[in-house]
Amino acid sequence: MSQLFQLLSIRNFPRAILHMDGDAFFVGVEVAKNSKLRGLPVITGEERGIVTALSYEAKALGVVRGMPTYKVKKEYPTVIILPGDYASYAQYSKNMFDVVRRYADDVEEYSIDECFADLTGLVRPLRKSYKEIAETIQREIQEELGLSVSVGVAPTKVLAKIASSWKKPHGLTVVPGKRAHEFLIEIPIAKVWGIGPQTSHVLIKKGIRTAYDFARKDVLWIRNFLSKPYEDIWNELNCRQIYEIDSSKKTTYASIQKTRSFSPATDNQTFLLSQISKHTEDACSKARHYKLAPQSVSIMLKTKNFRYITSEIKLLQPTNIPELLLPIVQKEFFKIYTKGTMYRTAGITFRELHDYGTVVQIDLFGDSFRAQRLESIHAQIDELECKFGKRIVHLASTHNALQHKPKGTDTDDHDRDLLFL
DNA sequence: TCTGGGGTCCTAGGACCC
DNA sequence: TCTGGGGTCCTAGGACCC
Repeated sequence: MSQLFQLLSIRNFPRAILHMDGDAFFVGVEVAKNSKLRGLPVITGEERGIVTALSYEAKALGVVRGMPTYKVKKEYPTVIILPGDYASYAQYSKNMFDVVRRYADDVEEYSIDECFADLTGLVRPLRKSYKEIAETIQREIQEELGLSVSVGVAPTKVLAKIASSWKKPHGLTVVPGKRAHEFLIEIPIAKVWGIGPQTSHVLIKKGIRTAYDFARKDVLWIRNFLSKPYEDIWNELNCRQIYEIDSSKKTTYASIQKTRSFSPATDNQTFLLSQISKHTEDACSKARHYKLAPQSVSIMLKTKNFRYITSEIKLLQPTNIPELLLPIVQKEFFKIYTKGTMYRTAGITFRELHDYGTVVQIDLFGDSFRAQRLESIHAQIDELECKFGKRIVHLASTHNALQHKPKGTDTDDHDRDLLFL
């Protein structure tokens, strides 16, 4: 059996992977909702105070992602600033993926505006070429939802991803295996999915400027100089499929993280602890929502100079009750905190998340009665917050964090303290 | 762009144990 | 007390993604 099986499992027969990417997706949805916005410079992110998404027209004016909205208002008065409407984005996202599912069974929802789909073997049943299938999907999304997307089709996910970004907006790029190398000649190494600024910098110094240069290297060279993920990328660029389409619905998390930066940086203990406290509460609340409880909790401080200091705590029992976690978290805080060091970010990460149904909440000091009582209190608070919105109840230790002010720092006490909130 | 927040995965190296 | 070497487990941190 094994030879045939091996041949199949190597998957080196030609495959057709589609990658689809929404063009300025959030703004695209806003335009779809309100056609009067079409052709105008539009941004979203009013609620966050920074530009989250921007239309191509806004980009042409010089607006960039992450720019504070007050600056947009001042310098680009013609730009229309909208608050994010995440419920709509989620709905349009679903509708968009549903169009893809008309043609492909295996669809992986990679992010709110991106998906992969396996088109392999659909040419005959659909009586269309891969290009025509992609065109059909693109057209139906445009006509039915009013959304513009860019599409790439190639033998692997990495190639498809590069292909979809080749022409934007509303691009459609098909890269057959035979043409992969000539296509990659045009692609700067930093544009390859999975090769970020650090690695491209190293590669460029070694004379590897394009995706083609990288793909042509010997596998031993790759193993010698880089870690395992890069060998996978290298294979994918050479049309050997490593990354499978994962069409399973995401129902859980490997980690839950809450972090916040503040300006100016501070070494104020009380303030930092209250930040950590707030994040612990929020992370617990999210964990409860997904019926998860962490057995590992790590706290993080980032210094003014972008140095990370973290510390991880293993719990004897998983719990998502902040009152039980906080004493431990606070003790951990003092292990990494240094007076006089200025910090710009504080955060918390939950790991080893256990299914809540299988978790018995036990007080970490052995008082399981107290734990049960706290658990029921939180169930009630969660319900209230669900009805009336967030943050109606919080712990006293969190109070400081909600005042938006690193106390005791040399500021002139104005509201500029938390620029990023 | 002097750098937001929420994720995933990988690895070097220390601790500990024969 | 000092000396190997090898294995495993864990943690801190790095790199990347949207």
